[in-house]
Amino acid sequence: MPIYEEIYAIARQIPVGKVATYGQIARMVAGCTARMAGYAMAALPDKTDVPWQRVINSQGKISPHGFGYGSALQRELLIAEGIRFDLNGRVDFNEFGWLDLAKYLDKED
DNA sequence: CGGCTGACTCTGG
DNA sequence: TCCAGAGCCAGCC
Repeated sequence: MPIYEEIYAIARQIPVGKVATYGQIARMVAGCTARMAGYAMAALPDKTDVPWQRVINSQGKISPHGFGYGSALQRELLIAEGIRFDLNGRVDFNEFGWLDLAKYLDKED
């Protein structure tokens, strides 16, 4: 199975109302890098069963892929799923992150 | 087989 | 916090 297929498989596991980063997906797929994850998403066809909109960058923001339509659409889709953006256009991983990114930084719980 | 492309991430200032 | 530069690898001519 090609690397990108594995990336899509991971992306399909992201539940509604949650988001994951390219880096997180890359860490789940052996031999995958953050770029590959992004490139794999970029290679997705117009019609796909992969929730690509739930995949964003490590900054919790949507990458400016395309002329802007893609990112705008992605934001709309995420908001429709219940995900909220702050005034800086960023998502709070502590609340909408698929995996608890905070546990990697500091496990205080 | 060689070269170009791409929705990223990290580090330093 | 924002900007610039380097590293990386699969896919498609």
